[in-house]
Amino acid sequence: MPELPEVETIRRFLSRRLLGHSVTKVDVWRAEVVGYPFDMNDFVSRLGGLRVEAVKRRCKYLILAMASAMDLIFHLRLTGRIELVSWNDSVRFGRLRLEFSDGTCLILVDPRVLARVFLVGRHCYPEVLHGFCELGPELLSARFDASWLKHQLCGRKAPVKSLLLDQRVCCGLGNIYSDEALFRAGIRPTRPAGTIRSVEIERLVSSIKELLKEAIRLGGTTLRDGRYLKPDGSQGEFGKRLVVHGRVRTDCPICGSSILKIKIGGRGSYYCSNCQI
DNA sequence: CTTGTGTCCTGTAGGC
DNA sequence: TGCCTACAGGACACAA
Repeated sequence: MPELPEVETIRRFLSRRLLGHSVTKVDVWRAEVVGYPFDMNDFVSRLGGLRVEAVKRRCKYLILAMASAMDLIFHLRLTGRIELVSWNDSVRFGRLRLEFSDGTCLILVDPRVLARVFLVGRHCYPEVLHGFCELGPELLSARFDASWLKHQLCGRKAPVKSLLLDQRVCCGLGNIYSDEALFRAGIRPTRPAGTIRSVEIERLVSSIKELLKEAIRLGGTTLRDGRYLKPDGSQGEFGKRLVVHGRVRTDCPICGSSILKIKIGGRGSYYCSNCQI
């Protein structure tokens, strides 16, 4: 569910609350969410007692850098959420709970049980997290620029949206922000990637960066169903700023045409057929 | 290598 | 109201 702005919002939140505290108790309510170590008991025993030294993000991965050079890595996939509570609330769809030395409880909530948690040595990522090492540059870093994106799109026939969703290309974009970025850049999501001109690619890169900065500033996007919430249960405010995503049959704010919905690579995709060429 | 499709899992919205 | 289907902020394995 969460894309880059949501994970970044969660990261900032956890950084304020967890830094310096140690894990005092681990409860795994659904063993499937533990991606590594394969033996769930190893996961629990190795994690116990470790102190949080930093809270980082790479792409959509949330990383608690723990003592002993161990990283606890969360990937929330479609419906995962992190909740911080001060005591042992019973939480619907709670899959995993960490209790910290100050009494704070971190709960991984995930109705669909698609989220995963990995506990890995800081230098053992490739063996455990296969996609991790191939992730593209961070979208808000200088390394993500027009010349790099051009190189990725060049010669490709797949719809540009499919490539924006490819984490090796635009790591951190998901279905919401790729629709919105393409709208801002005036590019139709179905365009074969290789046909996008340089000037459009430049527009796309700056659209992506501005969009993500805005969304982070507003704490991410809580859609109507409220599946994404900040760790304190409050909503992200960027949903109000969505122009195309999820807004089929509403009016385009630029030209007034009706927003269309189609499927690209199995994902619902929204665009304005007048503004996006 | 590239592109498209199915799969994981469960809840919910919308059609009839 | 009550069933049934389609769909959902993601990422992988696999087939063509």
